[in-house]
Amino acid sequence: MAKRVVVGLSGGVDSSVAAFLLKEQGYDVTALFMINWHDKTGVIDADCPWNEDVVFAELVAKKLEIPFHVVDLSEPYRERVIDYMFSEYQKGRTPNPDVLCNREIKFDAFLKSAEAYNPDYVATGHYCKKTTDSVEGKLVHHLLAGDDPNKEQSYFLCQLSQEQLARTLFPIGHLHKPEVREIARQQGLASANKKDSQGICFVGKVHLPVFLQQKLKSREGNIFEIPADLSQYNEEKQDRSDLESVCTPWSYIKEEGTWVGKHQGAHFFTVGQRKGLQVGGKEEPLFVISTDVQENRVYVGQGQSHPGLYRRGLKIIPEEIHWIREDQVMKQGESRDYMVRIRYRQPLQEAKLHLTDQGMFIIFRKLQRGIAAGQFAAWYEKDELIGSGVIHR
RNA sequence: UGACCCGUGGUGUAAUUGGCAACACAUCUGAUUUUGGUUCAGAAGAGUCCAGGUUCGAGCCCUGGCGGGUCAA
Repeated sequence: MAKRVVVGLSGGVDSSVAAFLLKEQGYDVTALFMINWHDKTGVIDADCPWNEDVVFAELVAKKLEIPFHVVDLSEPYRERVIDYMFSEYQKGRTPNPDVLCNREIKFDAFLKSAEAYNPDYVATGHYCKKTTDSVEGKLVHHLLAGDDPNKEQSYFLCQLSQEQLARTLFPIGHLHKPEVREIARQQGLASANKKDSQGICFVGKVHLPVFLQQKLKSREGNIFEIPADLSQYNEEKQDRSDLESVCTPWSYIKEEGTWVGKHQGAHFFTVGQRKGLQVGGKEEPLFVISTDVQENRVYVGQGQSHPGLYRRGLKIIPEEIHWIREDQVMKQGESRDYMVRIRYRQPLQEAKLHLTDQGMFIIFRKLQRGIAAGQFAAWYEKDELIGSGVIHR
């Protein structure tokens, strides 16, 4: 009997082609569309709500002659993704809602909803690959980068577990986007020419400040410009052997800078950010180099090469260290070389990971720009995602 | 009070010997991007503090105000 698969059909090309390919491969395919968000506040294309996506998804399902169902997951989405997002911003951190969306919704709430159809697997249209082999009689699932370097999405799945991977298929991971579009066209799928989705998944492209202001109050504060020749940048406190200090962000006091303007809330800014400061008249653009939500201050530096923008390392606290490859867990005191990225689409960076009782310390070979607490660092070996964690600082 | 300097788009500056104002930053829009952020492209925006004058023509010259600053006493 054919294996059963429930595919998360979003109405976009990727999941449409994923569904098609699964059917081609002989699976018994069921399409499940999830509703996650109905609110439009702050959304840029407010005229493009999920209703349109459902129509596309349903058309595709009809074309492929597969059963089509809809499930409303907006409740868990709000609780586990959106609320988390607000609370992180409130604390002055920079969350990554899409990583959470995958861990909590697509590969959890959705997966559980899919159980209703007794699937052997659940599939999505992510650009990544999975392989499985057995090590000492135990199955090990590998999460691999997708073959299309422009669309590769493994980073967003960096918080998945072996259990979640065990149930999952990624039918389009070996394809490049243009090939996916071509298949959709050949098969006459309605979503063939649909524009790629952008912005927070399910919510869409938003004016973040407006979106955040739904829940987060604005609070006027001051912006200080820190000179690039500040002494702390030169001091050899960058003692490479002291992991804690190498992995501590630069911090400032207002006396070290000069007042350059006002902002509407330090928690609306993130390190590395240029736009939205509304301070002009400078030779070079100003970038946020630090925010202090306690004192409600934003510190900025002038120019792309301002030293305050760069750091050598970051820290992840013990309870936030996540291994996809559970068999690769490091021992305390161990150090290991991995390739690491700290944001989607960032080329992998050479780094050394050190595990101590204080947590995971990641020291990069090259200085990294805009390391933001709340974002995820993900470490790879070749094209396999090995583990990840929330950047603590 | 005396002498000197300055007053240009939101901000900081530029404009050969007088010929209808340039650049950067900020802003907005678009592109890229399933997070934030970054990057890229384009657009909008001042008629040059005010009032007179010289000139074919003044941001640039002259006179008088107003405003800001510096040095004297």
